[in-house]
Amino acid sequence: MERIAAMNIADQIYSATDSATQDRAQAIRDQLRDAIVDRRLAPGTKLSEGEVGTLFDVSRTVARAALQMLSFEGLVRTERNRGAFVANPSPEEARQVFASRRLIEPGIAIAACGRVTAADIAAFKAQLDEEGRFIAERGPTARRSEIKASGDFHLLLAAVAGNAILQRFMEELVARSSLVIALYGRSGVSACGHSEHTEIVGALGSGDCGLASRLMLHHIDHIEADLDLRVRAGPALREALNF
Amino acid sequence: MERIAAMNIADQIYSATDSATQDRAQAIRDQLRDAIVDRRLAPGTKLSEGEVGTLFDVSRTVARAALQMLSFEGLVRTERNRGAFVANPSPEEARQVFASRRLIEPGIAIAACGRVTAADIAAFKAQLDEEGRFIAERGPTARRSEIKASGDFHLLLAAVAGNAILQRFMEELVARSSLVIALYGRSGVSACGHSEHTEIVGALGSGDCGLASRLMLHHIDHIEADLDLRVRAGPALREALNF
DNA sequence: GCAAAAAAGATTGCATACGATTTATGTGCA
DNA sequence: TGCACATAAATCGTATGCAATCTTTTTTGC
Repeated sequence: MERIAAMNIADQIYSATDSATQDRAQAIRDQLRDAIVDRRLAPGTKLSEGEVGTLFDVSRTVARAALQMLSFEGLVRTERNRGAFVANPSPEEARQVFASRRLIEPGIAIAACGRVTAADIAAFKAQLDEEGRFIAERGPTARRSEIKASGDFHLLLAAVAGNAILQRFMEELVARSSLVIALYGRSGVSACGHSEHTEIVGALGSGDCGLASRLMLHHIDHIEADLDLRVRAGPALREALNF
Repeated sequence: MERIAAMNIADQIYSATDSATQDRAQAIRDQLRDAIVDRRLAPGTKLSEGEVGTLFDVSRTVARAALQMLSFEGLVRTERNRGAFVANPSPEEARQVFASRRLIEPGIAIAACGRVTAADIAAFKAQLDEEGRFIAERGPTARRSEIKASGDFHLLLAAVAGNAILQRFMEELVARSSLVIALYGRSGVSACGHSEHTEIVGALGSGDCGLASRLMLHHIDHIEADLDLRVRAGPALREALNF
């Protein structure tokens, strides 16, 4: 039941972006992006055109278009004559992702606060329930769903803010954040993040836009503080070996 | 001589983005984008794959990739089985473009202010000279160059800010702004904009980051204030007829 | 046994071909 | 004349083929 509610939220989020869903490439991109954000595809994984094509039962032409889209979003890195790989963001890139979010999301919180409706608040509540359920559960599947739900909160906020351009920027930033957390995350951000999401919704509900904005800024700082962005031998080696 | 200096600036701006310039599609995209930003291609102009292909002497495959890139940037709108058209932003889209810039650019000004070097200041000065020269000149060619130079100022600032992600967002926003101004611009923003650019560089040079940020915000407001975003019969009709 | 060169294999870049869909044109009928 | 319908042209969506490039394996020389 609430699963259906969550689906509706997701639909609502995507409907603004994929309104004129042009072709199959878009669908493949969405599936691949979900897989990357859910960490079913690890950073550095090779995504060959042929493999993707046969997997989705389309020609290389279509697969290539999907990979090109992901490349624009920064989720895959393509090298000429070598192919596409799930992005392996450097610590510097990670810092830039979060610097961008620190700049944009407080403003999005204010915009959303100024436009939020009772129905939106209800959607946020459903979203928070969804998050809470996955935190309670155990196992890798619940973990993935939790990561996705956590990102969806930020996307829902961007949707409520009502600016399609910023919404698309946020989709990119949230997706890339997921990669960054996968690579550099130290602990489970989950419990801490969920309570902060709840506080933000509270501020939205009471119409305190300044508070919502400040809470968002702190929330992002907390997520970034959980990262270990020191250059490690592991990832550097893996990147050097093109793994 | 200063023309060469300007080229270097442009190279500097693009080098961060097109570092791994993968193929010819990128080059075609750049040329088309320049043409759109320069208003040599009017909003609504049809860009058929075949035409673009023969024009640049490549196959439809490559032309299509270039158009897809422009579609992601919001510079062209593609309709399934109908083709690609230079984007025709609605007043609502125009508002969103400038709302995004109001949110992002003051922060970029602060970031740039914190990292600006003497060499950067010199580059800004060269950029301002470039702008000034085109304002002084007359004729449509100078006009186009002036529009481009005005946008390049904002892109240079984004480059100095040192965040590749925000830089790319700004490239998109500046390009779309050019379309918006082409459609809804009332007067020549030029003289006013140039003096404001000069003030911003002054603030950067004296290290007053707060001032630079405020000046940027006012600058964006001034540009937007020059727009006439009321729904007009003209554009609405043209859009309805898919022209 | 090891290093370097050469060949084989795999994968991408790009062009072209064909079916599907849309748009333009022409014809018959009221 | 005006409208409906059928036909033709143009354009897009997608698959496939070939050359170029990169990677891996094998071979060869020392």
